[in-house]
Amino acid sequence: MAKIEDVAQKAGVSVTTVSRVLNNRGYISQKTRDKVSQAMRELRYQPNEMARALFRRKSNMIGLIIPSVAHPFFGELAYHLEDCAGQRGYRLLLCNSNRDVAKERKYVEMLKKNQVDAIVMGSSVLEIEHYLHLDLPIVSFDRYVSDKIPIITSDNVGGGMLAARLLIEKGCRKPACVYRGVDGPHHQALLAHGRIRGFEEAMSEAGIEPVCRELPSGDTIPNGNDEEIERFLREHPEVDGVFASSDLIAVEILRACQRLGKRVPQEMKLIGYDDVPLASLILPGLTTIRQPIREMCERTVDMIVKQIDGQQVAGIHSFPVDLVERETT
Amino acid sequence: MAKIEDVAQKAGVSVTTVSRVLNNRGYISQKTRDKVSQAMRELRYQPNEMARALFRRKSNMIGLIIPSVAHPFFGELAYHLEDCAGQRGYRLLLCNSNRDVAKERKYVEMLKKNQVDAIVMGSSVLEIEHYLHLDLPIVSFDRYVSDKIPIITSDNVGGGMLAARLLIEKGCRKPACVYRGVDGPHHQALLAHGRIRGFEEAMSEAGIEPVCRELPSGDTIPNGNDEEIERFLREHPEVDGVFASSDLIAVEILRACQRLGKRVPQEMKLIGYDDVPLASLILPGLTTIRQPIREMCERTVDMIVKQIDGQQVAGIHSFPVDLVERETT
DNA sequence: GTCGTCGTGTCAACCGGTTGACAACTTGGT
DNA sequence: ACCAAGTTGTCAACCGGTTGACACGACGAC
Repeated sequence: MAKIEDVAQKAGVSVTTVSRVLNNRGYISQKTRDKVSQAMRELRYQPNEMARALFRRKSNMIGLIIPSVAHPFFGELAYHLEDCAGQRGYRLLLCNSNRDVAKERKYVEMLKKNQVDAIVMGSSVLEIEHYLHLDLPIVSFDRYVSDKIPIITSDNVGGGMLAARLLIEKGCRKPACVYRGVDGPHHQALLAHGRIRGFEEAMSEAGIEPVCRELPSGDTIPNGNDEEIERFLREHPEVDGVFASSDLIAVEILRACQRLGKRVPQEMKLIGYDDVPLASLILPGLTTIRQPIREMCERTVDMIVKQIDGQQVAGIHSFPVDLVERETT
Repeated sequence: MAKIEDVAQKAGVSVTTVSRVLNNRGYISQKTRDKVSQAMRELRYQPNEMARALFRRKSNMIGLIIPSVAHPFFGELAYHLEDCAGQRGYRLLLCNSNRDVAKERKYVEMLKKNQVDAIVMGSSVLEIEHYLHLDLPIVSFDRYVSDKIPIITSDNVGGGMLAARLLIEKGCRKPACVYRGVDGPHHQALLAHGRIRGFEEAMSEAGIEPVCRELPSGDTIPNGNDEEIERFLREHPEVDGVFASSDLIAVEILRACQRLGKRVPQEMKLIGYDDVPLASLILPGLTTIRQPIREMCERTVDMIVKQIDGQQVAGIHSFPVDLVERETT
């Protein structure tokens, strides 16, 4: 690879001059500028960004830690985040934690060593202390970590309520909710659990007590909860509406219904969460609660840039959710 | 951030000694080693990998260019690639090209500037010349680029044949195939097109001429070809079996059938490609051709490591595919 | 003629590490 | 007493680029 010295030599100027052209500083005549550009083109010179980053103490890289990009929700998240970050000149270092505490810790360390400018935590099962003395801008997705760390989330409670009200409105007498358990030290900090709380709250306001079932934790895709779900439906044959904490779970429930001969939406109404592409691809189309992922990603990058600029941006950034009604309700 | 000098000072040794501990070279007594480790722990010292990378001229980063991680197939690809690469000490820089030639070119340049040690091309719509003088190990996914560049692919032709034979075996009289068009200068190099060729070949061997339909290119998810597909099915009411070049398209066809009241698999048999999680999540479960993604990713990383070690590894690495029969055939 | 702004070069220090050469001192073995 | 291996330090160069200080010549304006 050509280096700046080669360019200087080829253009017949000094290294400093080339650097000045590269960084647009100081006085440079158009003629020299052209000579240098020409030399760069001929040598196919690309400045070594690592060297520049070293000097500037800024890598323009953001670490993204999520359970798995193979999960449709996180895949979409990663896509938009990469896009938004790219527009601001940042690249994305991808990390799949599988919600494994040890892997997550290793990733955090690795990202630090690799001098990323910030970390986006979409997984976060670590103890708070691991982040505090990290001295790196962090944005947390959907989880409380500490007062210093901004959180991007959606109105989970509101989403749960929307779901509850829709089920009631559609005439459900015996609603249920099904969600995936999470292990790790701080599962209660997971804001996504607000979906369930909102659901239960709205139900209780209406004087209804829903049946709730927690599925074993785990993040394989497909989840493989078929038996567990079928058992649940058999144990509660009176249930005529289910709010699932994610579309993936909702789809599993849908299939269980179809296997058990329960007609959806006539005998069973179903609402998911996330509005993953899958939701609109199946038949019947899945009614679900949509999170504005794109906007959330934009804000995430915004928060990061602000933090890098030294601004304090702690707090919860909650985004409104939409009810997307399709054919399962 | 603490630097090596701070560690040296705290441990009461020289910078060289710390470096020696860090890199396990030269003679070091256990006592000094402990002192240094202790100092590192106390200062939470993490060596600056950028600085090391600069010196070693090796970043341990791999660039991954794919159309979109939000696409379930590429999401899975990215997941496994990150995992396999991570095991060998490499990190992944994520790039979503949207199959846009300009974006792809920019990404390639960016990756080069950022000193990645290799590029995995899962998109590749660029002219060959863009890669040739790149002087970087490259592995291409499912596409021919040049004789120098190894290709990881699956037995697309064989997969197409498997699909054709299954349709015939199941009694289809009027089979069709539907695939997405690709634009860009080298669409013929896309090995995935072999699926269609294999399908047509096996059909023609059986004396059958299938109806084939190319959908407009584009990679949004969901694809939004509903109308186009419905039109196709209306125009060809005699078609009783379809081989789709991807599961996503297959699912769209499935929905179109359900809307049109065509019973699957009784009146219409359907085979997809990729065995994306989606395929097993819907009902009826989608019959499809599975590519061994995990193994392909392992091999990809293997090829990269070998190339970095200076070995020549050109050639086509084709992996066998499986027929996964579910309920649409 | 003098002054100010351009335009460019030289030089050195710096980012945070790595490495080789070499010096010097300690141990232990013979 | 001597030599070899073990241990640590000093020093300088290097990775590839950036930047500030400073010098010097050209050119135009006044």
